Amino acid sequence: MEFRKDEPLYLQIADRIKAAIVKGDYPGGTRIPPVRELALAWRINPNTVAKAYRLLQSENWIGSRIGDGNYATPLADDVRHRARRELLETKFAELLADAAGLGMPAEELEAAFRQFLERNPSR
Amino acid sequence: MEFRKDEPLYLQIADRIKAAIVKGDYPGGTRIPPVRELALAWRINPNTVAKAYRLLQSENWIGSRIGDGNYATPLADDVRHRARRELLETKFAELLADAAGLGMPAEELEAAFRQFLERNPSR
Amino acid sequence: MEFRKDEPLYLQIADRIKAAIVKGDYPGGTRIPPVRELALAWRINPNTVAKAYRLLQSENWIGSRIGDGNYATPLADDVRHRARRELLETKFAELLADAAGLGMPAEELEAAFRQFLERNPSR
Amino acid sequence: MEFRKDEPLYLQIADRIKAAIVKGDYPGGTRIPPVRELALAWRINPNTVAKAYRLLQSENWIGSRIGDGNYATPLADDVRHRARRELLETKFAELLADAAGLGMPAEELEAAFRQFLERNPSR
DNA sequence: GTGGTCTAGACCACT
DNA sequence: GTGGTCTAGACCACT
Repeated sequence: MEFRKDEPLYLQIADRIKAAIVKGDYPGGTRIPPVRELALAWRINPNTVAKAYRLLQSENWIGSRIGDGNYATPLADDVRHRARRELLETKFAELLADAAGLGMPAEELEAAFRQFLERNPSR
Repeated sequence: MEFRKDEPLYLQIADRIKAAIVKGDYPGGTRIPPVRELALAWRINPNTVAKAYRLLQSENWIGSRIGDGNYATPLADDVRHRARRELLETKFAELLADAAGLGMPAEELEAAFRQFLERNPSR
Repeated sequence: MEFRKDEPLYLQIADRIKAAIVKGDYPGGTRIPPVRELALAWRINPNTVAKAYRLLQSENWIGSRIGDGNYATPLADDVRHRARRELLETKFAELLADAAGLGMPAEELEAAFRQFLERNPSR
Repeated sequence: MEFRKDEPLYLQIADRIKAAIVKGDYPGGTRIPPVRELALAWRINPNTVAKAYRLLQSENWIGSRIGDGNYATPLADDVRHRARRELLETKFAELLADAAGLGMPAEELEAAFRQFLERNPSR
Protein backbone atom coordinates (compact mmCIF):
# COMPACT_ATOMS: atom_id res chain seq x y z
CA MET A 1 0.00 0.00 0.00
CA GLU A 2 1.31 3.41 -1.00
CA PHE A 3 0.77 6.54 1.04
CA ARG A 4 1.63 10.16 0.49
CA LYS A 5 3.95 11.64 3.05
CA ASP A 6 2.54 15.15 3.07
CA GLU A 7 -0.56 14.12 5.00
CA PRO A 8 -0.95 12.22 8.29
CA LEU A 9 -1.22 8.49 7.77
CA TYR A 10 -4.32 8.04 9.92
CA LEU A 11 -6.22 10.60 7.81
CA GLN A 12 -5.27 8.82 4.61
CA ILE A 13 -6.39 5.52 6.08
CA ALA A 14 -9.69 6.98 7.19
CA ASP A 15 -10.22 8.50 3.74
CA ARG A 16 -9.74 5.15 2.07
CA ILE A 17 -12.23 3.45 4.35
CA LYS A 18 -14.74 6.21 3.73
CA ALA A 19 -14.21 5.84 -0.01
CA ALA A 20 -14.75 2.09 0.20
CA ILE A 21 -17.97 2.52 2.18
CA VAL A 22 -19.28 5.19 -0.15
CA LYS A 23 -18.32 3.08 -3.12
CA GLY A 24 -20.49 0.31 -1.75
CA ASP A 25 -17.82 -2.13 -0.65
CA TYR A 26 -19.38 -2.47 2.80
CA PRO A 27 -23.15 -2.56 2.33
CA GLY A 28 -25.66 -2.97 5.14
CA GLY A 29 -23.80 -3.55 8.34
CA THR A 30 -20.86 -5.43 6.89
CA ARG A 31 -17.90 -6.03 9.06
CA ILE A 32 -14.88 -3.98 8.12
CA PRO A 33 -11.41 -5.48 8.46
CA PRO A 34 -10.11 -5.79 12.04
CA VAL A 35 -7.41 -3.31 13.01
CA ARG A 36 -4.66 -5.90 13.20
CA GLU A 37 -5.53 -7.48 9.88
CA LEU A 38 -5.49 -4.15 8.05
CA ALA A 39 -2.32 -3.09 9.86
CA LEU A 40 -0.62 -6.27 8.73
CA ALA A 41 -1.91 -6.06 5.16
CA TRP A 42 -0.92 -2.41 4.73
CA ARG A 43 2.29 -2.67 6.81
CA ILE A 44 1.23 0.01 9.24
CA ASN A 45 1.42 0.19 13.00
CA PRO A 46 -1.88 -1.05 14.51
CA ASN A 47 -2.09 2.06 16.70
CA THR A 48 -2.25 4.23 13.60
CA VAL A 49 -5.04 2.13 12.10
CA ALA A 50 -6.86 2.22 15.42
CA LYS A 51 -6.65 5.99 15.41
CA ALA A 52 -8.19 6.13 11.94
CA TYR A 53 -11.01 3.83 13.10
CA ARG A 54 -11.64 6.02 16.12
CA LEU A 55 -12.02 8.99 13.78
CA LEU A 56 -14.46 7.05 11.59
CA GLN A 57 -16.45 6.09 14.67
CA SER A 58 -16.63 9.68 15.87
CA GLU A 59 -17.94 10.72 12.46
CA ASN A 60 -20.37 7.83 12.53
CA TRP A 61 -19.07 6.07 9.43
CA ILE A 62 -18.55 2.91 11.39
CA GLY A 63 -19.77 1.50 14.69
CA SER A 64 -18.03 -0.94 16.95
CA ARG A 65 -19.59 -3.87 18.74
CA ILE A 66 -17.47 -4.64 21.74
CA GLY A 67 -15.57 -7.85 21.29
CA ASP A 68 -16.98 -8.23 17.80
CA GLY A 69 -15.16 -5.73 15.59
CA ASN A 70 -16.22 -2.75 13.54
CA TYR A 71 -19.20 -2.52 11.22
CA ALA A 72 -20.04 -0.07 8.50
CA THR A 73 -22.98 2.12 9.47
CA PRO A 74 -25.99 1.20 7.30
CA LEU A 75 -26.41 3.86 4.67
CA ALA A 76 -29.42 4.40 2.40
CA ASP A 77 -28.40 4.26 -1.25
CA ASP A 78 -29.31 7.86 -1.90
CA VAL A 79 -27.32 9.02 1.14
CA ARG A 80 -24.41 6.95 -0.05
CA HIS A 81 -24.57 8.47 -3.52
CA ARG A 82 -24.79 11.96 -2.14
CA ALA A 83 -21.76 11.33 0.08
CA ARG A 84 -19.88 10.04 -2.90
CA ARG A 85 -20.72 13.09 -4.93
CA GLU A 86 -19.68 15.39 -2.09
CA LEU A 87 -16.31 13.72 -1.66
CA LEU A 88 -15.76 13.93 -5.38
CA GLU A 89 -16.81 17.56 -5.62
CA THR A 90 -14.40 18.46 -2.86
CA LYS A 91 -11.66 17.01 -5.03
CA PHE A 92 -12.96 18.91 -8.05
CA ALA A 93 -12.94 22.16 -6.09
CA GLU A 94 -9.37 21.51 -4.95
CA LEU A 95 -8.28 20.88 -8.51
CA LEU A 96 -9.98 24.08 -9.60
CA ALA A 97 -8.19 26.07 -6.91
CA ASP A 98 -4.81 24.48 -7.66
CA ALA A 99 -5.22 25.16 -11.37
CA ALA A 100 -6.17 28.77 -10.67
CA GLY A 101 -3.03 29.08 -8.56
CA LEU A 102 -1.05 27.91 -11.58
CA GLY A 103 -2.77 30.50 -13.75
CA MET A 104 -5.10 28.15 -15.60
CA PRO A 105 -8.68 29.43 -15.75
CA ALA A 106 -11.61 27.06 -15.38
CA GLU A 107 -12.37 27.37 -19.09
CA GLU A 108 -9.07 25.83 -20.13
CA LEU A 109 -8.99 23.34 -17.30
CA GLU A 110 -11.57 20.96 -18.64
CA ALA A 111 -9.84 20.74 -22.01
CA ALA A 112 -6.51 20.13 -20.33
CA PHE A 113 -8.02 17.39 -18.20
CA ARG A 114 -9.65 15.77 -21.21
CA GLN A 115 -6.31 15.74 -22.99
CA PHE A 116 -4.71 14.19 -19.94
CA LEU A 117 -7.26 11.41 -19.88
CA GLU A 118 -6.74 10.75 -23.57
CA ARG A 119 -3.00 10.57 -23.16
CA ASN A 120 -3.29 8.28 -20.10
CA PRO A 121 -5.98 5.83 -21.11
CA SER A 122 -7.57 3.04 -19.10
CA ARG A 123 -4.73 1.94 -16.80
CA MET B 1 -4.97 33.56 3.55
CA GLU B 2 -6.60 30.16 3.94
CA PHE B 3 -4.70 26.98 4.56
CA ARG B 4 -5.72 23.38 4.80
CA LYS B 5 -4.99 21.72 8.09
CA ASP B 6 -4.22 18.27 6.80
CA GLU B 7 -0.87 19.30 5.34
CA PRO B 8 2.08 21.09 6.98
CA LEU B 9 1.90 24.83 6.58
CA TYR B 10 5.43 25.20 5.24
CA LEU B 11 4.66 22.76 2.41
CA GLN B 12 1.55 24.67 1.47
CA ILE B 13 3.50 27.93 1.47
CA ALA B 14 6.24 26.42 -0.66
CA ASP B 15 3.64 25.05 -3.10
CA ARG B 16 2.09 28.47 -3.54
CA ILE B 17 5.42 30.11 -4.23
CA LYS B 18 6.27 27.37 -6.73
CA ALA B 19 2.90 27.87 -8.42
CA ALA B 20 3.49 31.62 -8.61
CA ILE B 21 6.93 31.15 -10.15
CA VAL B 22 5.67 28.57 -12.60
CA LYS B 23 2.74 30.81 -13.44
CA GLY B 24 5.20 33.52 -14.37
CA ASP B 25 4.67 35.90 -11.45
CA TYR B 26 8.38 36.09 -10.71
CA PRO B 27 10.23 36.23 -14.02
CA GLY B 28 13.99 36.47 -14.42
CA GLY B 29 15.63 37.06 -11.07
CA THR B 30 12.73 38.90 -9.50
CA ARG B 31 12.75 39.40 -5.80
CA ILE B 32 10.17 37.38 -3.93
CA PRO B 33 8.53 38.83 -0.81
CA PRO B 34 10.79 39.06 2.25
CA VAL B 35 10.17 36.45 4.93
CA ARG B 36 8.81 38.93 7.45
CA GLU B 37 6.56 40.66 4.92
CA LEU B 38 4.93 37.43 3.78
CA ALA B 39 4.62 36.25 7.36
CA LEU B 40 2.82 39.44 8.26
CA ALA B 41 0.57 39.41 5.21
CA TRP B 42 -0.42 35.77 5.64
CA ARG B 43 -0.43 35.90 9.46
CA ILE B 44 2.10 33.14 9.83
CA ASN B 45 5.16 32.86 12.02
CA PRO B 46 8.28 34.10 10.16
CA ASN B 47 10.12 30.89 11.04
CA THR B 48 7.53 28.87 9.18
CA VAL B 49 7.86 31.04 6.09
CA ALA B 50 11.63 30.80 6.39
CA LYS B 51 11.34 27.01 6.47
CA ALA B 52 9.31 27.06 3.26
CA TYR B 53 11.91 29.32 1.66
CA ARG B 54 14.70 27.00 2.77
CA LEU B 55 12.91 24.11 1.05
CA LEU B 56 12.56 26.18 -2.12
CA GLN B 57 16.26 27.01 -1.93
CA SER B 58 17.22 23.38 -1.57
CA GLU B 59 15.13 22.55 -4.63
CA ASN B 60 16.71 25.49 -6.47
CA TRP B 61 13.49 27.41 -7.05
CA ILE B 62 14.91 30.47 -5.32
CA GLY B 63 18.28 31.75 -4.14
CA SER B 64 18.88 33.92 -1.11
CA ARG B 65 21.37 36.71 -0.57
CA ILE B 66 21.89 37.49 3.10
CA GLY B 67 20.88 41.00 3.95
CA ASP B 68 19.33 41.43 0.55
CA GLY B 69 16.45 39.05 -0.02
CA ASN B 70 15.29 35.99 -1.92
CA TYR B 71 15.26 35.82 -5.69
CA ALA B 72 13.45 33.52 -8.08
CA THR B 73 15.86 31.34 -10.02
CA PRO B 74 15.79 32.34 -13.71
CA LEU B 75 13.80 29.74 -15.61
CA ALA B 76 13.59 29.36 -19.38
CA ASP B 77 10.02 29.70 -20.61
CA ASP B 78 9.84 26.14 -21.88
CA VAL B 79 11.15 24.78 -18.60
CA ARG B 80 8.61 26.87 -16.77
CA HIS B 81 5.77 25.61 -18.94
CA ARG B 82 6.89 22.04 -18.54
CA ALA B 83 7.02 22.46 -14.77
CA ARG B 84 3.52 23.92 -14.83
CA ARG B 85 2.21 21.02 -16.84
CA GLU B 86 3.88 18.53 -14.52
CA LEU B 87 2.38 20.10 -11.42
CA LEU B 88 -1.02 20.08 -13.06
CA GLU B 89 -0.76 16.51 -14.25
CA THR B 90 0.16 15.39 -10.77
CA LYS B 91 -3.13 16.90 -9.62
CA PHE B 92 -4.97 15.18 -12.47
CA ALA B 93 -3.44 11.85 -11.52
CA GLU B 94 -4.43 12.33 -7.90
CA LEU B 95 -7.99 13.10 -8.92
CA LEU B 96 -8.03 10.02 -11.11
CA ALA B 97 -6.82 7.86 -8.24
CA ASP B 98 -9.29 9.37 -5.77
CA ALA B 99 -12.17 8.87 -8.19
CA ALA B 100 -11.11 5.28 -8.77
CA GLY B 101 -11.11 4.77 -5.01
CA LEU B 102 -14.70 6.01 -5.00
CA GLY B 103 -15.59 3.58 -7.75
CA MET B 104 -15.81 6.08 -10.58
CA PRO B 105 -13.99 4.91 -13.72
CA ALA B 106 -12.04 7.39 -15.85
CA GLU B 107 -14.74 7.27 -18.53
CA GLU B 108 -17.37 8.74 -16.24
CA LEU B 109 -15.00 11.09 -14.49
CA GLU B 110 -14.64 13.58 -17.28
CA ALA B 111 -18.40 13.98 -17.66
CA ALA B 112 -18.81 14.42 -13.92
CA PHE B 113 -16.11 17.06 -13.87
CA ARG B 114 -17.70 18.88 -16.83
CA GLN B 115 -21.02 18.92 -14.99
CA PHE B 116 -19.31 20.25 -11.88
CA LEU B 117 -17.77 23.10 -13.87
CA GLU B 118 -21.12 23.94 -15.41
CA ARG B 119 -22.80 24.01 -12.05
CA ASN B 120 -20.03 26.15 -10.51
CA PRO B 121 -19.32 28.71 -13.20
CA SER B 122 -17.05 31.72 -13.27
CA ARG B 123 -15.67 31.94 -9.71
CA MET C 1 30.99 19.25 24.88
CA GLU C 2 33.05 22.13 23.52
CA PHE C 3 32.14 24.05 20.40
CA ARG C 4 33.81 26.79 18.44
CA LYS C 5 31.88 30.01 18.23
CA ASP C 6 32.98 31.04 14.75
CA GLU C 7 30.84 28.38 13.04
CA PRO C 8 27.12 27.62 13.39
CA LEU C 9 26.44 25.02 16.04
CA TYR C 10 24.32 22.82 13.82
CA LEU C 11 27.15 22.52 11.29
CA GLN C 12 29.58 21.52 14.01
CA ILE C 13 27.13 18.93 15.29
CA ALA C 14 26.58 17.55 11.80
CA ASP C 15 30.34 17.37 11.24
CA ARG C 16 30.83 15.35 14.39
CA ILE C 17 28.15 12.86 13.45
CA LYS C 18 29.62 12.53 9.98
CA ALA C 19 33.04 11.95 11.51
CA ALA C 20 31.63 9.29 13.81
CA ILE C 21 29.90 7.50 10.92
CA VAL C 22 32.96 7.71 8.74
CA LYS C 23 35.10 6.52 11.63
CA GLY C 24 32.90 3.44 11.86
CA ASP C 25 31.06 4.20 15.10
CA TYR C 26 27.67 3.57 13.48
CA PRO C 27 27.98 0.58 11.19
CA GLY C 28 25.19 -0.92 9.11
CA GLY C 29 21.88 0.68 10.04
CA THR C 30 22.80 1.46 13.62
CA ARG C 31 20.59 3.83 15.50
CA ILE C 32 22.19 7.18 16.23
CA PRO C 33 21.35 9.01 19.47
CA PRO C 34 17.82 10.45 19.66
CA VAL C 35 17.58 14.22 19.23
CA ARG C 36 16.55 14.86 22.81
CA GLU C 37 19.22 12.58 24.24
CA LEU C 38 22.06 14.24 22.34
CA ALA C 39 20.65 17.67 23.13
CA LEU C 40 20.66 16.84 26.81
CA ALA C 41 24.10 15.26 26.77
CA TRP C 42 25.70 18.13 24.84
CA ARG C 43 23.59 20.82 26.54
CA ILE C 44 22.16 22.11 23.29
CA ASN C 45 18.63 23.02 22.29
CA PRO C 46 16.85 20.01 20.70
CA ASN C 47 15.82 22.15 17.72
CA THR C 48 19.47 22.79 16.93
CA VAL C 49 20.30 19.11 17.05
CA ALA C 50 17.24 18.41 14.91
CA LYS C 51 18.49 20.93 12.37
CA ALA C 52 21.83 19.16 12.20
CA TYR C 53 20.04 15.82 11.75
CA ARG C 54 17.88 17.30 8.98
CA LEU C 55 21.06 18.37 7.17
CA LEU C 56 22.50 14.88 7.55
CA GLN C 57 19.24 13.44 6.19
CA SER C 58 19.32 15.72 3.17
CA GLU C 59 22.88 14.58 2.47
CA ASN C 60 21.83 10.98 2.98
CA TRP C 61 24.14 10.25 5.89
CA ILE C 62 21.19 9.18 8.04
CA GLY C 63 17.53 8.28 7.59
CA SER C 64 14.78 8.95 10.08
CA ARG C 65 11.74 6.88 10.95
CA ILE C 66 9.10 8.91 12.75
CA GLY C 67 8.39 7.60 16.19
CA ASP C 68 11.37 5.33 15.96
CA GLY C 69 14.62 7.20 15.58
CA ASN C 70 17.46 8.06 13.24
CA TYR C 71 19.61 5.43 11.57
CA ALA C 72 22.98 5.67 9.92
CA THR C 73 22.77 4.94 6.21
CA PRO C 74 24.57 1.67 5.45
CA LEU C 75 27.91 2.49 3.89
CA ALA C 76 30.24 0.05 2.15
CA ASP C 77 33.62 -0.05 3.86
CA ASP C 78 35.46 1.29 0.85
CA VAL C 79 33.03 4.17 0.50
CA ARG C 80 33.43 4.90 4.17
CA HIS C 81 37.21 4.90 3.91
CA ARG C 82 37.14 7.13 0.89
CA ALA C 83 34.84 9.58 2.69
CA ARG C 84 37.20 9.59 5.64
CA ARG C 85 40.17 10.32 3.44
CA GLU C 86 38.31 13.11 1.67
CA LEU C 87 37.31 14.79 4.91
CA LEU C 88 40.89 14.55 6.12
CA GLU C 89 42.37 15.87 2.87
CA THR C 90 40.05 18.86 3.01
CA LYS C 91 41.57 19.65 6.38
CA PHE C 92 45.07 19.18 4.98
CA ALA C 93 44.31 21.53 2.11
CA GLU C 94 42.96 24.14 4.51
CA LEU C 95 46.10 23.91 6.61
CA LEU C 96 48.21 24.28 3.49
CA ALA C 97 46.28 27.39 2.45
CA ASP C 98 46.42 28.91 5.92
CA ALA C 99 50.15 28.28 6.14
CA ALA C 100 50.66 29.85 2.73
CA GLY C 101 48.72 32.88 3.93
CA LEU C 102 51.19 33.12 6.80
CA GLY C 103 54.09 32.90 4.40
CA MET C 104 55.12 29.35 5.17
CA PRO C 105 55.77 27.29 2.03
CA ALA C 106 54.69 23.65 1.84
CA GLU C 107 58.32 22.53 2.13
CA GLU C 108 58.71 23.99 5.60
CA LEU C 109 55.21 23.10 6.73
CA GLU C 110 55.76 19.40 7.19
CA ALA C 111 58.82 19.94 9.35
CA ALA C 112 56.94 22.49 11.47
CA PHE C 113 54.06 20.09 11.91
CA ARG C 114 56.40 17.26 12.88
CA GLN C 115 58.00 19.48 15.50
CA PHE C 116 54.57 20.40 16.80
CA LEU C 117 53.64 16.74 17.20
CA GLU C 118 56.90 16.03 19.02
CA ARG C 119 56.34 18.90 21.40
CA ASN C 120 52.70 17.87 22.05
CA PRO C 121 52.90 14.11 22.38
CA SER C 122 50.33 11.53 23.30
CA ARG C 123 47.24 13.57 24.36
CA MET D 1 38.47 36.42 -3.60
CA GLU D 2 37.07 33.16 -2.28
CA PHE D 3 35.51 32.81 1.15
CA ARG D 4 34.13 29.91 3.07
CA LYS D 5 30.46 30.18 3.90
CA ASP D 6 30.55 28.39 7.25
CA GLU D 7 32.25 31.28 9.03
CA PRO D 8 31.28 34.97 9.22
CA LEU D 9 32.84 37.02 6.45
CA TYR D 10 34.23 39.71 8.73
CA LEU D 11 36.14 37.11 10.75
CA GLN D 12 37.66 35.65 7.59
CA ILE D 13 38.68 39.12 6.44
CA ALA D 14 40.25 39.93 9.80
CA ASP D 15 42.13 36.62 9.76
CA ARG D 16 43.61 37.38 6.36
CA ILE D 17 44.80 40.81 7.44
CA LYS D 18 46.33 39.32 10.58
CA ALA D 19 48.08 36.70 8.48
CA ALA D 20 49.45 39.36 6.14
CA ILE D 21 50.77 41.44 9.05
CA VAL D 22 52.32 38.43 10.74
CA LYS D 23 53.82 37.33 7.45
CA GLY D 24 55.55 40.66 7.21
CA ASP D 25 53.54 42.29 4.42
CA TYR D 26 52.97 45.42 6.46
CA PRO D 27 56.21 46.20 8.27
CA GLY D 28 56.76 49.19 10.54
CA GLY D 29 53.70 51.37 10.41
CA THR D 30 52.75 50.65 6.84
CA ARG D 31 49.35 51.77 5.67
CA ILE D 32 46.90 48.95 5.09
CA PRO D 33 44.41 49.17 2.23
CA PRO D 34 41.51 51.60 2.77
CA VAL D 35 38.17 50.00 3.50
CA ARG D 36 36.62 50.99 0.18
CA GLU D 37 39.58 49.81 -1.85
CA LEU D 38 39.61 46.38 -0.22
CA ALA D 39 35.81 46.14 -0.46
CA LEU D 40 36.01 46.85 -4.18
CA ALA D 41 38.90 44.47 -4.79
CA TRP D 42 37.34 41.59 -2.84
CA ARG D 43 33.77 42.40 -3.92
CA ILE D 44 32.48 42.75 -0.40
CA ASN D 45 30.22 45.32 1.18
CA PRO D 46 32.34 48.10 2.74
CA ASN D 47 30.43 47.79 6.00
CA THR D 48 31.65 44.22 6.36
CA VAL D 49 35.26 45.22 5.76
CA ALA D 50 34.85 48.10 8.20
CA LYS D 51 33.61 45.66 10.82
CA ALA D 52 36.69 43.50 10.31
CA TYR D 53 38.94 46.56 10.68
CA ARG D 54 37.14 47.54 13.87
CA LEU D 55 37.88 44.09 15.26
CA LEU D 56 41.55 44.40 14.30
CA GLN D 57 41.71 47.80 15.99
CA SER D 58 40.17 46.44 19.18
CA GLU D 59 42.80 43.69 19.23
CA ASN D 60 45.48 46.26 18.50
CA TRP D 61 46.66 44.74 15.23
CA ILE D 62 46.07 48.04 13.48
CA GLY D 63 45.57 51.64 14.50
CA SER D 64 43.66 54.34 12.70
CA ARG D 65 44.74 57.91 12.19
CA ILE D 66 41.64 59.97 11.69
CA GLY D 67 41.31 61.09 8.13
CA ASP D 68 44.44 59.22 7.18
CA GLY D 69 43.53 55.57 7.09
CA ASN D 70 44.66 52.50 8.99
CA TYR D 71 48.19 51.49 9.84
CA ALA D 72 49.67 48.20 10.94
CA THR D 73 50.80 48.38 14.55
CA PRO D 74 54.60 48.25 14.63
CA LEU D 75 55.65 44.79 15.72
CA ALA D 76 59.11 43.66 16.82
CA ASP D 77 60.36 40.83 14.63
CA ASP D 78 60.43 38.33 17.47
CA VAL D 79 56.87 39.23 18.49
CA ARG D 80 55.80 38.85 14.90
CA HIS D 81 57.40 35.43 14.64
CA ARG D 82 55.85 34.28 17.87
CA ALA D 83 52.42 35.42 16.67
CA ARG D 84 52.94 33.54 13.44
CA ARG D 85 53.88 30.39 15.27
CA GLU D 86 50.87 30.71 17.56
CA LEU D 87 48.45 31.11 14.68
CA LEU D 88 50.00 28.12 12.97
CA GLU D 89 49.94 25.96 16.08
CA THR D 90 46.26 26.71 16.54
CA LYS D 91 45.72 25.28 13.07
CA PHE D 92 47.87 22.27 13.92
CA ALA D 93 45.84 21.64 17.05
CA GLU D 94 42.59 21.85 15.11
CA LEU D 95 43.87 19.37 12.56
CA LEU D 96 44.91 17.05 15.37
CA ALA D 97 41.43 17.25 16.93
CA ASP D 98 39.65 16.76 13.60
CA ALA D 99 41.81 13.75 12.78
CA ALA D 100 41.14 12.26 16.20
CA GLY D 101 37.43 12.73 15.57
CA LEU D 102 37.87 10.72 12.38
CA GLY D 103 39.66 8.00 14.29
CA MET D 104 43.18 8.77 13.12
CA PRO D 105 45.71 8.86 15.98
CA ALA D 106 48.51 11.43 16.03
CA GLU D 107 51.05 8.74 15.12
CA GLU D 108 49.43 8.06 11.76
CA LEU D 109 48.53 11.66 11.09
CA GLU D 110 51.99 12.88 10.25
CA ALA D 111 52.56 10.10 7.73
CA ALA D 112 49.18 10.80 6.13
CA PHE D 113 49.98 14.48 5.87
CA ARG D 114 53.39 13.77 4.35
CA GLN D 115 51.74 11.55 1.75
CA PHE D 116 49.24 14.28 1.01
CA LEU D 117 52.02 16.81 0.43
CA GLU D 118 53.84 14.39 -1.86
CA ARG D 119 50.73 13.76 -3.88
CA ASN D 120 49.91 17.49 -4.13
CA PRO D 121 53.30 19.06 -4.81
CA SER D 122 54.27 22.72 -5.17
CA ARG D 123 51.02 24.35 -6.38
C1' DG E 1 15.72 46.19 6.66
C1' DT E 2 16.83 41.34 5.30
C1' DG E 3 18.08 36.47 5.93
C1' DG E 4 20.34 33.11 9.40
C1' DT E 5 20.97 31.00 13.92
C1' DC E 6 19.60 29.65 18.36
C1' DT E 7 16.69 28.90 22.34
C1' DA E 8 12.27 27.69 24.57
C1' DG E 9 8.24 25.45 24.69
C1' DA E 10 3.69 23.55 22.97
C1' DC E 11 1.48 20.07 20.47
C1' DC E 12 1.01 16.36 16.90
C1' DA E 13 1.95 11.76 14.40
C1' DC E 14 3.82 7.44 14.90
C1' DT E 15 5.99 3.33 17.30
C1' DG F 1 9.47 7.77 23.87
C1' DT F 2 10.69 9.50 19.19
C1' DG F 3 10.78 12.69 15.24
C1' DG F 4 8.06 16.70 13.03
C1' DT F 5 5.69 21.12 13.03
C1' DC F 6 4.67 25.56 14.64
C1' DT F 7 4.96 29.72 17.35
C1' DA F 8 7.54 33.36 19.84
C1' DG F 9 11.27 35.99 20.47
C1' DA F 10 16.32 37.21 20.90
C1' DC F 11 20.44 38.23 18.57
C1' DC F 12 23.83 38.14 14.66
C1' DA F 13 25.74 38.96 9.77
C1' DC F 14 25.19 41.51 5.85
C1' DT F 15 23.32 45.20 2.62
